Amino acid sequence: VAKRVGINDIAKAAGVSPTTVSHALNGKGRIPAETRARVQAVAKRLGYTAHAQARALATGRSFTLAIQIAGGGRGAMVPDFSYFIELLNCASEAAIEAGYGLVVVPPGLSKATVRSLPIDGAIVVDPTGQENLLTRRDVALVTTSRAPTKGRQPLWVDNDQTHATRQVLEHFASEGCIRPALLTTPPGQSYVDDVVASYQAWCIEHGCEPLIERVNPPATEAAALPAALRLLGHNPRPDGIYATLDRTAIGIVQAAGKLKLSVPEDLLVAAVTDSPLLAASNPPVTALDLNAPEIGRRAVQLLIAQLEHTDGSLESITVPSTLIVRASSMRRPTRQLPG
Amino acid sequence: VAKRVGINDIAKAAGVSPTTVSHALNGKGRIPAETRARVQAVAKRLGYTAHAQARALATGRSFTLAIQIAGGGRGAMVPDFSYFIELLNCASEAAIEAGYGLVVVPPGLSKATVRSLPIDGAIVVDPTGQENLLTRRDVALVTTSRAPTKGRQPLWVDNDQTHATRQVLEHFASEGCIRPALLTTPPGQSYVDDVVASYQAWCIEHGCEPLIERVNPPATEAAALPAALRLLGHNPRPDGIYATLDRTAIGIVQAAGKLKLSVPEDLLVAAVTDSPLLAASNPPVTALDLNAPEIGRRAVQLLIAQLEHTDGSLESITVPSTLIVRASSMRRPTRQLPG
DNA sequence: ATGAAAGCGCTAACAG
DNA sequence: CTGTTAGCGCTTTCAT
Repeated sequence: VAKRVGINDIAKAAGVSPTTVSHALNGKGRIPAETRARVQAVAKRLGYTAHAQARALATGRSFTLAIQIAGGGRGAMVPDFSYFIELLNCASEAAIEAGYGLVVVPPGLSKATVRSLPIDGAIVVDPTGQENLLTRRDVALVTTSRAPTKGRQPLWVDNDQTHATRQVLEHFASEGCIRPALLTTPPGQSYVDDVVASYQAWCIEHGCEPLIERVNPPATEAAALPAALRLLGHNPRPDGIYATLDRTAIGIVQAAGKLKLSVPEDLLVAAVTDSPLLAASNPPVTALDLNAPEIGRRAVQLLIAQLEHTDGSLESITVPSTLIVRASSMRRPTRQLPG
Repeated sequence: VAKRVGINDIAKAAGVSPTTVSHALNGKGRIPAETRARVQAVAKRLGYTAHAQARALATGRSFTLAIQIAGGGRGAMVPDFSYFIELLNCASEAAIEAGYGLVVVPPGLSKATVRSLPIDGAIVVDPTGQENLLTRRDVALVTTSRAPTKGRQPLWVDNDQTHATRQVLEHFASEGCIRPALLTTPPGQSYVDDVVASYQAWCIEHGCEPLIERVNPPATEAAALPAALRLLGHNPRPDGIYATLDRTAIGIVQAAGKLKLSVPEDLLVAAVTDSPLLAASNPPVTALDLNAPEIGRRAVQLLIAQLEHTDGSLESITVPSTLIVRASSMRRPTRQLPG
């Protein structure tokens, strides 16, 4: 194995001291641009890469970020799995670009274990507020969707579910829907609460009766079916249903089928997290694309900003979501796009 | 912030030297059991945790493992997403228990980036053989499902798809199926190749004509539909189809519905990766549970064994899979389990 | 503007 | 069996 090229090697090659090399490479100190450029050139030529753990020891930082993902498989903690994979991959990419490693930590770690993690910061995806990781006060924190506040609210990266819900309801209305209903999971996660509140506000504004059913986790298609049937058995019957999970939306479509109701003619359907399942459904279901890649990237950037940008006051970030209109909510004939 | 308790603090408290503490805690050297116990007790009492990056610098190891997950969202690289989340969470848990961190690295990293990762080992999930991570010869490697060999074959953790395929086909046969067909994705990933080979061998043994259709990624329900229709249009018509992905199996069920064929009366259906989708389908689809948690754990253990267990010759691991028989492949009336 | 020197917290030779 | 001594590769005062 070829010996690692270190800061001393490049110091020798450039005819300066290790200190100067360190300064030149990290933009510290006051070094003439010329010297800096030369040192950097030599470093590149020699294929220098900083020895991460040496730097970590010297600086007291680990250049490692943690990301915690809620329950694996059981339950419906993560709205859609492809959502999470995209988020994870993009977060990891952003971290690596910035010179950090992103470690996955399993859910449900003890306080002691959590305390011993050598990390500079952590991302908690869709927190319930129970996560021990959120109790660490010595690391930077970011949540995606907001943590039920308990003590200081960590910075978050989230979608504007309030706006998005309104957007869906207005889309429904424009397609002739006058009695929209809502199918959600139990409250506690911020996005659920946001959708419910926004839905209720819209109903009050438009003088219609709010109609909400809850389905308990695991929120599968099958579990959603009875709740959807209850909604559809209501009098007057709702003519549109918005679901807070992709799989429950499929349950609605199935329920409509059972009752010989046509989607979208008799019932509009939309869901909050876009997924392959919704796109492939029959009919394809209108959905909100939450932009998982952007959420992952932003969460990492916000974390690193807290770590490095000590001065500026940082703010939580709202990532735009996109409403993807599909056949399940289009009463007019579909216009086919060429290609 | 309370100052970290270090090895020197506990040395002082226990009235020994730092070296003795180090040895006592790491099981090195020959230290009387009594001393060792006392030191460990003091360490626990003081809530000592080794400073990871200091140890890393001193030992030259990073105590960090990488895991690479193929494409996020697009394509069908990962057979099922919940499969991957479970694998990831369990791998991460196993790593943390053993004192390692598990970092996620995005797919498609350049050779240079891959080289600069400060890791002791790496897991590549369902490799295609293109992964630059597999070219690092200075770290331990494990793949889940086997890497298309290109140079040395890394150790792997895999299911026995050959056996499992046979198990499915025999189950089909026991339910009266005499013309089983196969619906797969393109070759290249080892599990696909294994299933195809095993299927062909079975057909030859049982004197039936192999009937295989391929569906190109992204292997969605919709993409599988035409392939399934082609299979069902074959003469004589197959009376059972085994699919190598959960979503393509759903495509088969849809195709059967379109042709007014009943599942399971006219057609048995099974799939290779169990998922919520299959369990919730109508009818529920028989599937192979690959035991993702075990695969994740074993992969980490095998990696760490390579790192620490320099002596013993290590072997790749086959994780048992479980056939979960559901309505889609049961001709006899279902016996309901109580509860 | 640059470099010498002192660690960061731990482990590993090597002496006692 | 235990303790002293030297670093691991980098950053960072602090002189020059």
